[in-house]
Amino acid sequence: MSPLPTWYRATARDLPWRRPSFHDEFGAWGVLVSEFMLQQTPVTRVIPHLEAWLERWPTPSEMATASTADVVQQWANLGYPRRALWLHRAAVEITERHGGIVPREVDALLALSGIGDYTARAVAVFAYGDRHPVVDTNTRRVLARAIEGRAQPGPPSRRDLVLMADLLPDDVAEAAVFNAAAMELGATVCTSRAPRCELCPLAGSCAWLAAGRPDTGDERRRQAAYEGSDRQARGAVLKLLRSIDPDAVPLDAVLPDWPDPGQRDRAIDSLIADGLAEADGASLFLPR
DNA sequence: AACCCGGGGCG
DNA sequence: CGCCCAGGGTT
Repeated sequence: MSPLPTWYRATARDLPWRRPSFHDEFGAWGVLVSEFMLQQTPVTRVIPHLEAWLERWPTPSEMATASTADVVQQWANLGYPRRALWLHRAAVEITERHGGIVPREVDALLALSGIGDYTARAVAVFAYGDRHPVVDTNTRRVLARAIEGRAQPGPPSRRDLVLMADLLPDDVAEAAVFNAAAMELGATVCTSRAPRCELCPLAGSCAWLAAGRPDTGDERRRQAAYEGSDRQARGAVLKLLRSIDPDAVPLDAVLPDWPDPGQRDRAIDSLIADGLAEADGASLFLPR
């Protein structure tokens, strides 16, 4: 018996998607939207946007009727706005292929836009209560430390899923709690920078703690600098388009003072290629 | 496997 | 100012 579920029930944060009323009101669609927003955006930033989103589009079929401009506008500054397009596409796919009901099977979920190994299993487990390994960045770190005795996890791998599957309790409901508990532990106690091992329910069995918390030399892959990056340029263009929507901006008025005009033009082209912006020859705007 | 994709907040 | 964040798609 792992102490994790007991620890979780005693100390878990009160988050919107964990409340029974959230599931009563928004069901699996609410869980799906929350998981999209939580892909690389911290919990505290997601919460207010999630509630606004679900009040505007309480079901997949209602969201399917929205325009790209509406969706990108509502996504606001959550970051990685392609996720908003993918969520929109997923809503259309759910409406067309599944009668407006978020599918329950992992394979069907994986076939939707913007859903990968993590999100598919998170929906199957947290919305439908099924038994699958759910492995996010927090869980990978907990497994790396508690089981492998490493300071940081290696790159994401399908082997993480196998490892987690072997650890899951047999009982379906208990397995769901175990998944949530591993994530919660990594988010609040077994953190990347300054783990609080004195509070950890696994302190008695953790391989990394037993070894004296060694620096095992795992190099996390560093993200390229944001300042001066193409991502920053794309973000600036999109912020401008959101600010003038539903109007259009003359192309020569798009960030005229951007330090690197070539980079600015590449940003515009890539936004159009992604479907996040549209040009009619003289001006740029959010796709209607 | 490596790279790309936002934006903010914390140590 | 570097690091991290309930990842996924593309090549």
